Amino acid sequence: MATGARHTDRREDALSRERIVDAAVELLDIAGESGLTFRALSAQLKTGPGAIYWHVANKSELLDAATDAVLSAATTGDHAGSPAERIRAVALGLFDAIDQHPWLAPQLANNPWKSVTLQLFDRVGQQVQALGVPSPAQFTSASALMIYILGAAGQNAANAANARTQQPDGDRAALLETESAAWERLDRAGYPFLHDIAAQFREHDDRAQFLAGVDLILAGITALRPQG
Amino acid sequence: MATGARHTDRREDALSRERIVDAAVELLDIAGESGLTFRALSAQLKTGPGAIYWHVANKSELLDAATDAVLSAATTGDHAGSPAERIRAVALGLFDAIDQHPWLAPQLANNPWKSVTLQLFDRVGQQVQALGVPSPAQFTSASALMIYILGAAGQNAANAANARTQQPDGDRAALLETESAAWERLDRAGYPFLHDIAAQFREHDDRAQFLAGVDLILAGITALRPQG
DNA sequence: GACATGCCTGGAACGCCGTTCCAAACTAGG
DNA sequence: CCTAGTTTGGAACGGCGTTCCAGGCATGTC
Repeated sequence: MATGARHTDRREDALSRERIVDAAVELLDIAGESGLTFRALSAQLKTGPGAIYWHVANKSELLDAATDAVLSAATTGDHAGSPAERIRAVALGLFDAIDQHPWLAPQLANNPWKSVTLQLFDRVGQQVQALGVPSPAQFTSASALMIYILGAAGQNAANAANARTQQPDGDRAALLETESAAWERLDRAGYPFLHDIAAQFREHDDRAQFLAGVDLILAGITALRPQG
Repeated sequence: MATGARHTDRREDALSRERIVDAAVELLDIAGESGLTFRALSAQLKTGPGAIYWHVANKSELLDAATDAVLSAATTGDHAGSPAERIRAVALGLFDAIDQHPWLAPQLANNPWKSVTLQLFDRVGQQVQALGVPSPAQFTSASALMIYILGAAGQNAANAANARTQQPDGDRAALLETESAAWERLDRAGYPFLHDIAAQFREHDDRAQFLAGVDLILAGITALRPQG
């Protein structure tokens, strides 16, 4: 059997697409998006760049595979509760996944309409339908939810990444304090709103804030629905 | 006067931060994010990379300057109409700017809390206050709007970029047709929602869709407001 | 005019990246 | 054992951001 069933009894430390993707995820989690390098990957797998290219076409495909691996593990959620609760569950699942793996955010934002994204979009859309939204408004509602969810998770990931580069200790409270103080120092005429909410910002919780935004959109969907 | 007032009577073709930033914007518009290179910039300005580094610290600073230049020109909008109308105006201004300069999207998404973003956030927040939203909910409402606006513009830019790489002719209709047909080909059990809205998706207008999402959030803000 | 002083230029070079190439090592079938 | 095919991994290519530095050039002083 020349081609066909490979990898049957090969040596123990043989490379495989799976081992490569796992190592890639590990590198991404540790060192961020710029930490995934074919050379670093080679070093970790104790091989050369050429060997990796035998199993993976290029870096883009590797990133896609890493995204699929992480997200398919994270989005196998439960399917219970009201439509609104299920939408919150999907949203929180994605939010937490991106929180744990910040490199996911640009990956999802830059490739809408990839398989994983479509699955999530469909799950959200199903619940929008279950909410009783009339057909013409379903696309708008589901899109708005999806855009908000991906956008919020993305900005959160960007904040986390920036925080990590500025303060390696990961002291989120200190960063909030710094930014909030900066807002209060802005001139009141030019930035009246930031002045007013600086205190709120200092004490806000990202996850709760995210959920509140989801609820805001859900409220809008319900409000614009006929016979609410 | 050695230091101090420079560039008084230097030669005609002298470099300057402004000329560099203008050339950078031009390159970004023509060739996208990956088209901005210190070598390409050198060639266009008929100089070497080293000369550019005298006026600009690094690529990140150059991108920031390009973002500021384009956005400050695009967001000097009018200040008339109801709060909701003004929010729509700010949103559309940003949407159109990103539509014209797709490289803006990742730039804004990855650097929240930069000066330009703060200005926009404040403008949105002022109108949220004008809508009569009580103080504790103002931050949530303005954040949700901002996240949606940046997220939608970003995904739109990503779509545009993908379309450009896949079909250089920029035939948006063909791309919509392709994607919509792909949705209809998906199995109905796994993707019931995508199946249902494939036709809507084929005919949707990005800009109108974007505005509908803004209105959805505005409706939610109004609905959750006491004594609406 | 000549000269010294520092701003400004631009080409060469460094280390890193993604990617390609290919000789060698290894496995399996005859 | 030999041969054919799969898999490996190190070397090399072009391009990137960035640094370095020898020199050009406008200016202030005689």
